[in-house]
Amino acid sequence: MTEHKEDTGEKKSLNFIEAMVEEDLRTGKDSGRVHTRFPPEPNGYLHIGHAKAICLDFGVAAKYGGKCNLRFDDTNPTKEDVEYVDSIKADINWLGFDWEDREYFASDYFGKLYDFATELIKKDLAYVDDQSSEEIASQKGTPTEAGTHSPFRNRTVEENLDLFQRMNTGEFPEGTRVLRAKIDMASPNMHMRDPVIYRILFHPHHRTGDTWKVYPMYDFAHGQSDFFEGVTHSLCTLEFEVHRPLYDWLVEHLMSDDYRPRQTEFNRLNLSYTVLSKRVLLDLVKEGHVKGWDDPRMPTLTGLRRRGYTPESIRNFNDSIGYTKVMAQNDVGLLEFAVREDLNKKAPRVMAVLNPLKLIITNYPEDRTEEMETINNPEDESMGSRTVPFSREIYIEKEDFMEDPPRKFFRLGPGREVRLKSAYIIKCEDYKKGEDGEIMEVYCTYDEATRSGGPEANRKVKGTLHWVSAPHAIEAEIRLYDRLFSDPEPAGHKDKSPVDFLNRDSLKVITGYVEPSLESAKSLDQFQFQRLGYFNVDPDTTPEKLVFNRTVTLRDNWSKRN
RNA sequence: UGACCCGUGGUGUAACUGGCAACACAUCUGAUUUUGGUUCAGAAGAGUCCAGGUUCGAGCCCUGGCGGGUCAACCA
Repeated sequence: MTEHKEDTGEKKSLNFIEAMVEEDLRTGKDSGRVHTRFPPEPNGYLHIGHAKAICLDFGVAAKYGGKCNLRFDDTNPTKEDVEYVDSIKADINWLGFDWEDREYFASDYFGKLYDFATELIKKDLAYVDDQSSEEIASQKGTPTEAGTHSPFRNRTVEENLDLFQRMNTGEFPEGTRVLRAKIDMASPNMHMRDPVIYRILFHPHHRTGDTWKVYPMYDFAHGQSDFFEGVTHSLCTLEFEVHRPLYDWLVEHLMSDDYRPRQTEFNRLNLSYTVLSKRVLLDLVKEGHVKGWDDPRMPTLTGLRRRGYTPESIRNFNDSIGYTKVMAQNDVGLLEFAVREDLNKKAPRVMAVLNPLKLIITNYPEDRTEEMETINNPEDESMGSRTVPFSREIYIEKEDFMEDPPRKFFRLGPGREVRLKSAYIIKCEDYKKGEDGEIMEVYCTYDEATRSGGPEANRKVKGTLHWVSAPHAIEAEIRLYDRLFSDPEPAGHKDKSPVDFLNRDSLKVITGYVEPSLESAKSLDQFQFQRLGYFNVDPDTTPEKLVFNRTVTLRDNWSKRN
């Protein structure tokens, strides 16, 4: 029962949430309905950690023929803004999920929630407390010591009703009164010690304006919202585990029928070399360590998109790390693997030289240009082919030539032969050195018979180099990104801030040469620069200047060994 | 010195009602390759936190430890 057959015929085991859903389905819970929700607070940008939740919420619904709502958890007007609801929607769509017409806001339920709070008061299960937050906190006790009762705990129902109503008219200043659920100040669960469920806030709400002066707390809004929407499986991260008794308590005391939404917690995403705390991310932006929320080094979805990550790669990544209750440390390497795997199938191959070294083919006519046919993607024949111009003077990578190469260097060196991708085999005859010892130019001869498709095209040489014709090349700005942090766990140090572990070399901007076919490349188009990595066109690109971002390098067994 | 959750190769996951610990990434070979990419073949790597118990048999069940995490916001 906890295994099923995929379309491929391969067995894939279920995660504990899927197993639970299948069990619910089997026992006929909620008449076989599966309904989830993704409940972001519109107070910031979505990041890869949210993507994990999105994939689960929408994924489980889709897998079992259910529905997933998008619900903005907007119960704190001081932190929220429409700007964020728009970006959140765009990011979810980009990831490939659709909530159809089920777009909800917790603020849609303010009226109902207020009525429920009134009900609670009438049942003598809630009271208005006139104390400050400090006083309330001091009475809360500690995890090992019971709390003490508020002096206002035994107000009459009438007085509570009157006060709560007046709290909402703006009669009392912020912070002077709250509504608390009357549960158990001695509960071992701190969340059950008469939790605050309503507070006074004068800040206008991004949707309800200043209709309300009291706003429900998360705990008072979430379970009820789930209930109103018919959510069956309310999936959230592990730190809400201790909230579950309160979630259940509220639902139990307020709802009349049999249906109950059920909260289940799974592990949050932790990624090595990255930070997913909203606060730290905000600091990175504010302190200028990155250029904005969409900086390609950011783990935000907007940043990852700009970096060249595909929605498929992010979904596959999430699929591969799974959902459990274990505090996990995921390796960014797995995310990088996921993009490479996806882009390998999709990205057209092109040639670009990032660190140019001029190479002159001395026996090639000066006035000659040939159009060399080359395949766009060896992984996908349907992507066809194109031509690249070849001429006497080309650029190769500086790293592809060595004056005194080591034994297993399959590239160019004095007297060595190498193939130029889609062109000729050339032989290095000479080279010019600058005063500082740097190689300035390399001189080669070519063998006409070895032209791709020619009579000796199949002659084997040790290496194949990418290149770009010097007179035809287009200059482009290339932004080489690396991990933002140099420490595997930047947020894991007690006395140090993640900022202390910023990788100084997380961005290197260089000017490179790309093949002329790239002239028409559009913003966010993705390519494989052969032998270098995957790159995409940055939105900063203008008709005058192409800008590329390096998404990720290719897997590289050579430099790893050296 | 509380409540709750968790503990399987380097990392992440798997192992149906107990039955030879599997997969992916990473690592290392070798083959193929006009990308030192891809692909293919293979290797190494844990005996499941510890100690007891139940059982013919325990990663799965029980007990007790140990270790990690969460919780004391008028945040979500």
